Amino acid sequence: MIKESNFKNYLFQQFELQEEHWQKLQALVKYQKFQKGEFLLTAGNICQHSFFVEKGLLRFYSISVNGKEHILQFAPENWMVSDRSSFYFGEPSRFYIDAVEDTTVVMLDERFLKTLAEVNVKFATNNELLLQNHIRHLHQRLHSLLGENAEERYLNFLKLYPDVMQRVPQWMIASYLGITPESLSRVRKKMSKN
Amino acid sequence: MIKESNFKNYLFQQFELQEEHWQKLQALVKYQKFQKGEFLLTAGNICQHSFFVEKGLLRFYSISVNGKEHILQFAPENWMVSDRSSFYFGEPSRFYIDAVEDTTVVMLDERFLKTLAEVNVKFATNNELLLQNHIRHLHQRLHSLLGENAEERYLNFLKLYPDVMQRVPQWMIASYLGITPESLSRVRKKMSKN
DNA sequence: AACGCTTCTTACCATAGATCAATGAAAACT
DNA sequence: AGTTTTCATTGATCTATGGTAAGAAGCGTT
Repeated sequence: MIKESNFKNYLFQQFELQEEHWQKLQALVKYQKFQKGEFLLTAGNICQHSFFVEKGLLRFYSISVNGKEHILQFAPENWMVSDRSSFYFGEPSRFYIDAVEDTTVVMLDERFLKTLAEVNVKFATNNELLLQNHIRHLHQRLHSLLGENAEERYLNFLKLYPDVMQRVPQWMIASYLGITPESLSRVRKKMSKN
Repeated sequence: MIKESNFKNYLFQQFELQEEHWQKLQALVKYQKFQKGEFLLTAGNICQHSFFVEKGLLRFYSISVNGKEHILQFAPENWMVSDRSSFYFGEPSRFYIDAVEDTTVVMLDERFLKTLAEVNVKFATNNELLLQNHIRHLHQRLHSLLGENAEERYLNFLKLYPDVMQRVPQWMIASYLGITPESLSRVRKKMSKN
């Protein structure tokens, strides 16, 4: 059993959760380990959880008709990831989530979130904050894809995920940037010359 | 004074608003006309409203360092548009909103939304629905930009905004797709041959 | 009708990034 | 340790899209 967890800290800090309420909630919290490469969600299925990353690294991606993967989001420690639409609307997902490293996640299901909302007033408002943040982030990403070249997008990536670079193969970063691994290699080479 | 409005219908249908409550709210609703080309929001300013389009057409876009515009969203009749992040977090926007046609909008400020939330329970939950929808839409857009070529993205556009094609210059559509007007012209030519 | 302005198209050439193929290095597996 | 698989790099070539420039068509204004 885990005594202290990133997740608990997260709840206490973000939502000012009280110790007594944590006791209630704890029973609903399920920790689960995924090995590198294991899937947490695959296209066609309904996403039943939000995943909070205790330790490790997840990726959220789609696969297009030609079979290529496109990473929309990385989730290292203390990040949350989920196919919100599938979860919220109960519709089959078009996305995949899998573990880039061996990863421990907190599985948050509807029941947990409902209880959290009952117990903790701040959660409801903070939930909106999370959604708003998500939208802001997606807007930036769109702007980046529409208006920047590969090198600029790569620099953006490094700013947003300072440590992820060290932890994932380069081809995943290329997939996040929307270019091929070869192109990313060339971009990096060119950059290192200056 | 406007007797019937798209906005009223929208509230009644989406939120099952009652006539009595509408009376209360009406005082807080400000209709405003913008001429073609007029700005509703410019970068650097804080977005104070959500804009509901009664009649006309708005665009939501950013401008990148090289001076090029990138349209993130169109908003024809019955659509809502706003820089949510700027509005919600009270921070300066990086985006622009202007009128593509002469447009009548309903200006929704914080006070209105607060009152609506008090009067109408369903609004709070439906507000989350709107946010979730927005995120779903942005995810699709990202997938499209990461995984599809210009022609495929153009077809997506036509599906999403069936009538906008007729109403805006082609260069705006190109800007939405992330290509140049010349390229869009060529894509269309190629498509018309088949 | 004539003018200017914006939009769209087309031709020609340029370029960023893709594709294909080969190699070596590193990691994972037995 | 040796074998296999994955990953990163690099060169050669290709392709989709960009850039430039010119002309044609449309539209609003006078």
